[in-house]
Amino acid sequence: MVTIKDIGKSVGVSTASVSKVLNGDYSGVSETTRENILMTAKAMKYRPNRLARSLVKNQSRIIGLIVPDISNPYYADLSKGVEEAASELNFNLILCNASDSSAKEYNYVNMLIEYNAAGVILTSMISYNEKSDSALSEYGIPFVALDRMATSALTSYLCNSFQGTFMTTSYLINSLGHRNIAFIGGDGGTGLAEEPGLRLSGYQNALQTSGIPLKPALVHSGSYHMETGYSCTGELLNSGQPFTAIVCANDLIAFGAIKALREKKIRVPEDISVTGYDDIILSSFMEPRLTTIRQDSYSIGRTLCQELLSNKESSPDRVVRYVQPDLVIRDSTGPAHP
Amino acid sequence: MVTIKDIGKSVGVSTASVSKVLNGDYSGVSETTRENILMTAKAMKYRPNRLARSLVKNQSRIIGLIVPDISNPYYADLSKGVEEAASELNFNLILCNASDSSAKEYNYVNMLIEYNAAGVILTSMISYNEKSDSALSEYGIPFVALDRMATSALTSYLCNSFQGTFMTTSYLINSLGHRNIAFIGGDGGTGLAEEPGLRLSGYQNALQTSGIPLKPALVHSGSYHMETGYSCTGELLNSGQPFTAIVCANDLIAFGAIKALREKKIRVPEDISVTGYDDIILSSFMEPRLTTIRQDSYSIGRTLCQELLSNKESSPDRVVRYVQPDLVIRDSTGPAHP
DNA sequence: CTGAAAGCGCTAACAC
DNA sequence: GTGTTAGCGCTTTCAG
Repeated sequence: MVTIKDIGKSVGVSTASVSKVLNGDYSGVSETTRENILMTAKAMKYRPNRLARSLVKNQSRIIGLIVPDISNPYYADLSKGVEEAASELNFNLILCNASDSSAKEYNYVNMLIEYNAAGVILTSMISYNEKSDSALSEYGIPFVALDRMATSALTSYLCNSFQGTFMTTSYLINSLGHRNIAFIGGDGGTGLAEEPGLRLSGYQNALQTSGIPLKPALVHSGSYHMETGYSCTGELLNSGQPFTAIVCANDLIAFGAIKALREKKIRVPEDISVTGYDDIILSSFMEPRLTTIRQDSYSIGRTLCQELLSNKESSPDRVVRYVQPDLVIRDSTGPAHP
Repeated sequence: MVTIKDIGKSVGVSTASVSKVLNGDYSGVSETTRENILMTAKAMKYRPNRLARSLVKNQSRIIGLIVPDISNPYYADLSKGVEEAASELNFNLILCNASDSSAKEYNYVNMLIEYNAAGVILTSMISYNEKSDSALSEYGIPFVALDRMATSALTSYLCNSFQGTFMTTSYLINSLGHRNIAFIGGDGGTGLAEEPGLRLSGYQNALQTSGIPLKPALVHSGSYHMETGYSCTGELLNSGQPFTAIVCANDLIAFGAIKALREKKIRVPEDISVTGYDDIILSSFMEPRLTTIRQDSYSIGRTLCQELLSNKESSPDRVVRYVQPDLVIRDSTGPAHP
């Protein structure tokens, strides 16, 4: 490994001059030595050691993004947005996949603390882990949060999930005349589903608003994966409960639901309507094209990252932003039949 | 930030003892001081500084994974496998999304070098960048490669793409009687498509083997995204060239192709058969379920990572492994009609 | 059993 | 203009 000391020796100057020049600070350095340093640095194939640099400056160019599941296209796109914004601002992203485990999330938070990360982006987890938030703020690492109740975050983005499912459910009721509407959630059995602002509540509220009684038997849940949609739909069908529509907590679940329906020769949307949530790209490529709630995760990722990296010291006040959901009506929903 | 010096001061011992104890080396440390150190470290909420540690030990626990496009489920799953294997072995993954740009890939390689990464995993890019490989080996960073002609990699995994498309194309010809078969590639116009071992060649070879003349007009290409499948299928249809099947270079392209077909009311597989490549999970949830080539990217990711982290110094000889593709026959392919 | 000291590669005053 | 120096937080001989 070639260091600035080596370069200094080779050129015949001190490490101080080398360091300066190599950092683009040419003030107080003669043109010739500057040239010399630059040349030999290149010739010796010098690479700065970021570990050393970060250590002495007590700040790294690393930011962390923790997502619950990178194989969910929603998070993959989000990551893409974050990564692009970060690299534009000359930061390096450590993408951490918590695999739906809040313990793993916490581990990553600790790792990031130990790397003296310049900032981190925390996203929603099925089971919310307050320890992550407090560790971060305890060690003074700025962070922004997406869809989690992080009181100490610099900025929290809340994709108004409540409103999203409220919109789809209301559309199903008011525009299409459905009354027996099932729901398949992704945060099964964690109790979190009861929190206001979450997807189940939007569905429940829409029903209540229209004076439709809640039927617990029509609410199933699991994780945010296709398998959940597939198996819960099976259960729903077997239960004998009548229903003409399914509101799913995300697009992946909706895909699973549609697959289950199709296998039973039940047509979508003629027999049963299905709605998703997220509007991942695939949803417009599916057959039928999915009616869903659009959240542009790529842009959200970009914004989140920019917010994190700009805010830095400046504003000490916490900000909460709401991302308004859009209802995208496509072919997986149709009028209820009698 | 609390350091080992602080702990030492507080306990009344030197940093040397603190360091030792905190690293689990209890030899030659009295039980009481050990306890003391452990207690106060916890009380003071001490966190080791990994930057400093890596600096002095001249080795980090960071490994890098560079993928062309994280929003491609194939790579998302691969990442998941890599991440899991890495964290089991106590390494931290920096996931780098090169966004299909070999320049960006090279930037990441440099970053990883500068972080003194313990190893990196390089995956196939549309435009192969030899500079990345040579930089890595020049700076002595071990790396493994997936689907790229990396001569200096510790281990190269080659998913035999040639054989994959050879299999699908042959299946179309021999089992289903197709003769006018189109191909939509993902590495358009880079010249790389001509390389033996790549997907186009498998298709071409299968045709030749069966004595079917190649029709350049039936070969289109773009990137490995749905849009490519969609637009190329449009062109194919408009060209007036007759064809009864499309071999796509990956599943995403196949999804796009199917969408284009469907919009023109062309049935799959009754009118035209479509094959994919990768067998991403969604492919079995689509309608029709895709006939494709299975490559378990999650497992490949795990293996790649384990190989990288175990090999370390041990074996100086380069290894090339072939991952044999499996043909998965589902519903998007059917017999050719006259 | 414990501590002093050197040094990883780099930056940032502050002298000269 | 350029060099000297101290030190970031940690690990690791080597004495005591």
